[in-house]
Amino acid sequence: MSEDRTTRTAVRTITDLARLAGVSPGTVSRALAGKSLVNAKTREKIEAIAREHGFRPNQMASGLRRQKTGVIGVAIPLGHDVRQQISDTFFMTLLGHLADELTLEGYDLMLRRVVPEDDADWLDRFIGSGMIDGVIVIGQSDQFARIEDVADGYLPMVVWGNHQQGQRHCVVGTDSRLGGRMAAERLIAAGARRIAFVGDTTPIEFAARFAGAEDVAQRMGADIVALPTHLSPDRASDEIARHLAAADGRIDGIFAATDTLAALCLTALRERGIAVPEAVRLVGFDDLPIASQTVPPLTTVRQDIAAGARGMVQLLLRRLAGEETESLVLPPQLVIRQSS
Amino acid sequence: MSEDRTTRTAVRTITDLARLAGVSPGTVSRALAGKSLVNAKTREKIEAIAREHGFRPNQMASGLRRQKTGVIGVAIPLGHDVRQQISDTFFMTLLGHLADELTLEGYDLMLRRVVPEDDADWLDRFIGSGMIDGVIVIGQSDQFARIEDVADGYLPMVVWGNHQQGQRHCVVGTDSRLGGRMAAERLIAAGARRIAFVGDTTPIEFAARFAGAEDVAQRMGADIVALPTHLSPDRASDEIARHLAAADGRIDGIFAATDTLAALCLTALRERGIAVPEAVRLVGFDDLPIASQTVPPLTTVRQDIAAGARGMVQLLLRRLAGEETESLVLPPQLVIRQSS
DNA sequence: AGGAAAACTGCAATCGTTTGCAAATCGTGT
DNA sequence: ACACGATTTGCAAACGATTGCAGTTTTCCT
Repeated sequence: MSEDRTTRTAVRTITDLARLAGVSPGTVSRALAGKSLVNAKTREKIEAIAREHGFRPNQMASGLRRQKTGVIGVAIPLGHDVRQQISDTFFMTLLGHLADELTLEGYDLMLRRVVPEDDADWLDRFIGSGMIDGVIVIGQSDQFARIEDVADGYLPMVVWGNHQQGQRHCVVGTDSRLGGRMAAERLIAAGARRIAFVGDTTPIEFAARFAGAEDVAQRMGADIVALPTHLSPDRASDEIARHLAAADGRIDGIFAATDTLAALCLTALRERGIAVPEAVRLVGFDDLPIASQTVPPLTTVRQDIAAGARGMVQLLLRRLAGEETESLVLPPQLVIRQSS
Repeated sequence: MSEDRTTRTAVRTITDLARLAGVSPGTVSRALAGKSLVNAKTREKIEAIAREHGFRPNQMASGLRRQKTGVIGVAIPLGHDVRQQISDTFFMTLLGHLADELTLEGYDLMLRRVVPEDDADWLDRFIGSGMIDGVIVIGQSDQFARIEDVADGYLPMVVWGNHQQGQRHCVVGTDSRLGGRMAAERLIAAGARRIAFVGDTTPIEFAARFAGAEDVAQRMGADIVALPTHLSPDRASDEIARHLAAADGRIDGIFAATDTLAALCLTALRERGIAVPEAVRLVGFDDLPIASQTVPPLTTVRQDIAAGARGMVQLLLRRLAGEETESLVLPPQLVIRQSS
């Protein structure tokens, strides 16, 4: 046991191991890397010693030499709502799936939360660090322009977010505008004529959701207004309450930018004694777990998060291989429950 | 613009930059590292060139030479409920706060999701990779023994989870047993006499929550049973429904291991037409955002996630500095709402 | 002006692994 | 016994940044 420990600590480098095995470091490297050039018996012996001593080649050294690290960077740019987004259920779920997919492909994940306002060249810094082979950006926030800039000179990058005509960076995301249309159509079909959009329209994907809803409202002759609301639950609660008070009775449908916001709307509506869906119809977005657990359960526009994560990783892999891939736009899906 | 780009690509290494600045690589290194030994004018010139070309020293090379990487590994061991935990709200929130705290301290975060069953020495592998300066393990899952083993020979590790008498690894976590006691006390104070614990008692922290509740039940002469339930929402729903059906009317209080489970209980109870808190009192655990949004809002045992994250990072920093720190046990807090 | 101390800078080795190239070993057919 | 491919191995130069040590320049004092 104790001699096991002493011998164990002795083998720290490939050279130590080589000495033990009576071969050169090069051979050890080749054996451990599974190259075909090394004799079967030699390889076995080396592997045995490696196993016995729990030896792992140093990834830093390996990465330096091979000029690739086996690490993918995942950046979460936080806009104004700093505190919020990192714990935003949607992004976190996406992150979880990304971790799964990347692990599956043999990559590690380096997570970086960035505040673009404090740190103008967050993206260049991340990429230029030499620590990552490629980067996934979760959410464009208000950084569209900067991402476009970088995309011109750096291939292995995939972004979660909204697709715009003619953009140059590779993006994966739900068709927000279509989703917005679906939401508005449902609200109107359920009898709404005076619709409020609850959410922040600054981030590009939310703007698209609103725009989609506007399309439909205009076409079907319904009213729609945006009620600017932050995404962080603590601030949103008050804002929603204020919105409802201000709009007092003049609203018969709400399209919430997010299920989280929709749930808060539900609470606020209940507090004011407004019946859902009878007096006000409500549609959310995302289909987070919470959507099915509210009272009444939320009608919402579903985003397929798992498919999104898989898509991002697959596209990134192809870009790592040098291919210039197209963007991937996923179809949203209306999930009808009882809030409208 | 285009010459900007060509010159930009020219400066990839510290040596390139040195050539441009007319000094030696060593000087550039010192200047960029902010050492005092370099002349003010020289430093300025070097910094100017670096800024102009967007140069960043390669972290891999730096890490190799300095034998430290500036990266902290965060491992999330997934037990039987593989699919669940990575998107578990509690862990994800903790992860978010960890990212914040680590960023604040100048560290990057490498996230690794591990399935201990498939990969026996996940922890050694992570540590031995040479990519991380220290490791934070989120949740002990069923890996207590393995973590103890590693802790003997590796200082910079902090684990989120339950503290046990005499354990050797540094852990940060809420006093689950105390939390369990609080929950049971509240249930009994609210009139419950036949309590059910909904959750999986295999993971050590849940076992402690149950044990705490048992303490109180026994002392106060109430009944308590554990109803084994998986944590993933899809499986849990059915299981809870089945539990309720089986227990039909013989239960007047539920202690859910998690707010997520509590919310599901609420839904299931409503479906069976059981009034909360009148017929059945309900207490959750964690105080996740969802707790305040259910109908009725959940009485729950609050864990201070932000404090936990901060504590873990601070302890890890001290351990990185060579100090053998104690564990940190945080006090839970009963938040009384309307479900009991 | 001369000289010693102080302030900078350059040299070259080093971190641990990979890999092109050359050398060594093996097997086999004559 | 020898030659000739085919396999295996070893050698040594990278990868890019850091740092102890030694050398150079500057500063300052008499």
